[in-house]
Amino acid sequence: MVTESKDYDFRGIERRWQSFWEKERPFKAGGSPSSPKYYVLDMFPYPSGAGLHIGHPEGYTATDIIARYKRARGFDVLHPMGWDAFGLPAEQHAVKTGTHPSTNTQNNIANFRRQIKALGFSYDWDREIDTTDPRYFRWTQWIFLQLFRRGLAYVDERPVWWCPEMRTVLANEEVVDGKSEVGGFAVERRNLRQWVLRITAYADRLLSGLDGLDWPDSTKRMQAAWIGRSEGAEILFGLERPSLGGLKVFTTRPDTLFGCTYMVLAPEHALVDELTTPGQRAAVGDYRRRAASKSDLERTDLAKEKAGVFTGSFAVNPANGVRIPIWVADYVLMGYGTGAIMAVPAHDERDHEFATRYSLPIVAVIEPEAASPDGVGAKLPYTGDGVLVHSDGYTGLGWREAKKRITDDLASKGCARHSVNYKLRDWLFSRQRYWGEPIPIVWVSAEDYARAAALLGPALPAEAVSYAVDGVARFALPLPEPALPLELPPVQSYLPSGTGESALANVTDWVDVWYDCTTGRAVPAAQPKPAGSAWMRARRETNTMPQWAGSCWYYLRFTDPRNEDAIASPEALSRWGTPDLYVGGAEHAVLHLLYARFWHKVLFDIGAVPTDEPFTKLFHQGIILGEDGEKMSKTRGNVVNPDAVIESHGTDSLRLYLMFLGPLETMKPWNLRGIEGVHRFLQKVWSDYVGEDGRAHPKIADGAKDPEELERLLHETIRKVGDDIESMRFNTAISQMMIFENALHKEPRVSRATALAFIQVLAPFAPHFAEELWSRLGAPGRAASAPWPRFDPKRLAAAQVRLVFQVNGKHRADLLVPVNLPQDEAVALAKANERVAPFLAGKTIAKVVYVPGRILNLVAS
RNA sequence: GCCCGGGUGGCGGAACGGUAGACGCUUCGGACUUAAAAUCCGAUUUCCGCAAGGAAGUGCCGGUUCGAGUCCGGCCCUGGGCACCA
Repeated sequence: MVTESKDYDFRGIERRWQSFWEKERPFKAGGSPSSPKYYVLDMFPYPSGAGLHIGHPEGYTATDIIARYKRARGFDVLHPMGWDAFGLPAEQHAVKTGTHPSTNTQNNIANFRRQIKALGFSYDWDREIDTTDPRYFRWTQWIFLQLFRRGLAYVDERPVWWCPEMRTVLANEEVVDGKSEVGGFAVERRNLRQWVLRITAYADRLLSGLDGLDWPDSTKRMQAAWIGRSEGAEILFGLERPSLGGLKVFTTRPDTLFGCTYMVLAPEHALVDELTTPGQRAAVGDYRRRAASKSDLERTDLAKEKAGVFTGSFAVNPANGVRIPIWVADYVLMGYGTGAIMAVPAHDERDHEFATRYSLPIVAVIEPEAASPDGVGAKLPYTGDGVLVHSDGYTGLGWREAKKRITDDLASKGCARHSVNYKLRDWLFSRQRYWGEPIPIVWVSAEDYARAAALLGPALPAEAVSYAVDGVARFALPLPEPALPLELPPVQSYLPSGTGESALANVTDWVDVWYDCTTGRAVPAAQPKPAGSAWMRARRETNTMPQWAGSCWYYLRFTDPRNEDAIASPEALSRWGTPDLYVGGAEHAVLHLLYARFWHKVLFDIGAVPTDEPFTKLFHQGIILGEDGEKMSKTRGNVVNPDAVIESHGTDSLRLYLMFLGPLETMKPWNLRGIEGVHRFLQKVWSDYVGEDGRAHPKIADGAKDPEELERLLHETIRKVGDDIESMRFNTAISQMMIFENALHKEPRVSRATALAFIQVLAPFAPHFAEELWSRLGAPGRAASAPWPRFDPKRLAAAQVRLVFQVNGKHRADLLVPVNLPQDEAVALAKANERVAPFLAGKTIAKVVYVPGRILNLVAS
């Protein structure tokens, strides 16, 4: 195993230990069932064709150090890796080359695996998973069916980007400036039938659950803002045509009801047609058409001027019976609240802008508490707190009180209720793509659905999912569990069908079938219908799932990756549970982390997992910039390739440098020179540990007694490196190790015990290097399996400490003194000190501040 | 516009309210060498001073404190997130 090479031959050393780990598998999880468990997880990568980016090993090195450290501390560690392998690039590659996307995907995975293994991470490779593996996505589909059964999956018409030229649906990121990214063709919005997941049903739990999580505050805030809970009231305004019922609005400011001078409907609001008077019909129709042709971006993103059109109708303010005009304007969104608002231009900036443009009345009903006595109100619009004015019986009330009273009073008349709204929208879950998990649903007629319902019972949602095509209703039937996984059929072409469906729509024999609703068996519809009462004509769902699906639950699968009967066994889930630490980029702060929390809560509700939050502790690594301080990108040519660094300096140097660069969570620039520093550090340790003969250096002696200072520094280093790993401050841990090495380097002799202990603390950072030195020194077993060295707090305390003397807060001198020097002696020493004395001359000491072992400050005047 | 981070030497960065600049890079000097590289030793915030030493200094202005990079108030710059959500 061990070579006699005198030099630090990092290439040979790293190759040797990696093949040893490959063979011996020392990092298998579950080896010590009686030990406490520790589950540390990286966000698994999308295996792109470009290979590993330097940002990947940054987070992975951090978790690997923690995994190795925890093993040394006696934990049974689960540290897995896998592939989030569905995704658009593989499909685009398939479209271009005509080869199946899985071929390309598997090639990319092989490359990623090779690169990751070259970094020496201590993953349990026996647990590797791949979201495109049918044995994996079988359970992704199973989870979808659980959502479906509970009424959390439904279909709806949703706008998507459609490119008429390419006859295909484009993802948001494929559309740049209103044109297709590829080809630069015009794109438009088009409504398509989509699967949608009812994540809004979990909005309150997703929000309140954040409280208990050990996550970066900024990430929690982002999720909270995304969920966007706001409390207010729904208020029903009367209409002049009673047959239309009323007009319901949502407002967070019922206290400003008396200031409402007009109303606004979103252009898509259902009542627009009926409220439009004949004289306004042309104008309203025109406005609605123009609004419809705008994208969401144009409607919301642009800081454009607010515009709208009057319907000709009026509503009645339920508070005071005042008649107010109803307008249509696209600054009101159909997707939020009721799609209609009461406009209070005096106290809302948007309404104020609109009212000003169209000369609508502006009535102030809130005055700041500190309003000037001369009766001049605040500058409008005034959106702050205050006291009500011009509000009949409510005048003089504070706004908080007024919100409640006005809502309650209207509620008692049946025209209001307290209400909560969320910004969070349901999750658009389907993609018109080939390379994704097929959605395990078939569509049948109303009659067949009724027949199936009798046979399937509880597998169906309480309310059937259906949609109409050419006036004929189609109903969604779930595949029975034994029919999973539903695999992707081979296709002639990976191009979308041209009709807004995926390539799957062209596989007639697969899409149009005779279908047995109890078994899920299917035969092409072109063949004769098989005998049996459960057989019916069906068309398969041609949408596939988005890339988020597979990553929503993969952390559960790692606990039991080969289970064929469940997502994971109850035993595995109770042993490993959820990750104790989850590390990944902040770019996933909202979507991935919110979607996964949603699925996890559903799985909790159906009893499939024992906890209701997936990631109790989360950490984001910062991104690494190029040497020019700019974001790494191919076009800038500042991309650092891990393979090249490993070749030139070795993995251990790369790992060390990635951690030494700065705090893990910050954004920091790469510096080619910097890696020389940590590489030199390893070289230095090497030359202190390995002698001319390639064996242990003669200065490392069995019986040697270390100087007290070196011993103290060793214990300080053991303590600090351990603490720093626990709190993920790897850069300062490495500094401390450098300080220790600098001291060790100066010693002519050092004890073997000290030498080995230092190797141990270095091992999680530079595992190949440490293993090599460990065996060169002839130590028993492996560095990776040796228990973490203990530090002795008694050894940390030096007998002498450096006490700083200050006069009026300014540093004047310092002196080595006994640790527990009494104050009067300290003062005496200071007065006698030649550096201090001049600053005290002719002054009296007014005050003495003494922090033993640290500082003595004499306040003199 | 709103909500969060962050501003410390030539550079990356360290500093329980207690010696600002640890550690590393860079640069400069020295040793080794025929020479260079590598390595080793030393110096490396700025200003004044031959030196001993002194003064200033953590984006800017002010405050609290015996003492502020750290706490408080107000600005400036910068990075990120959200953005007509009523």
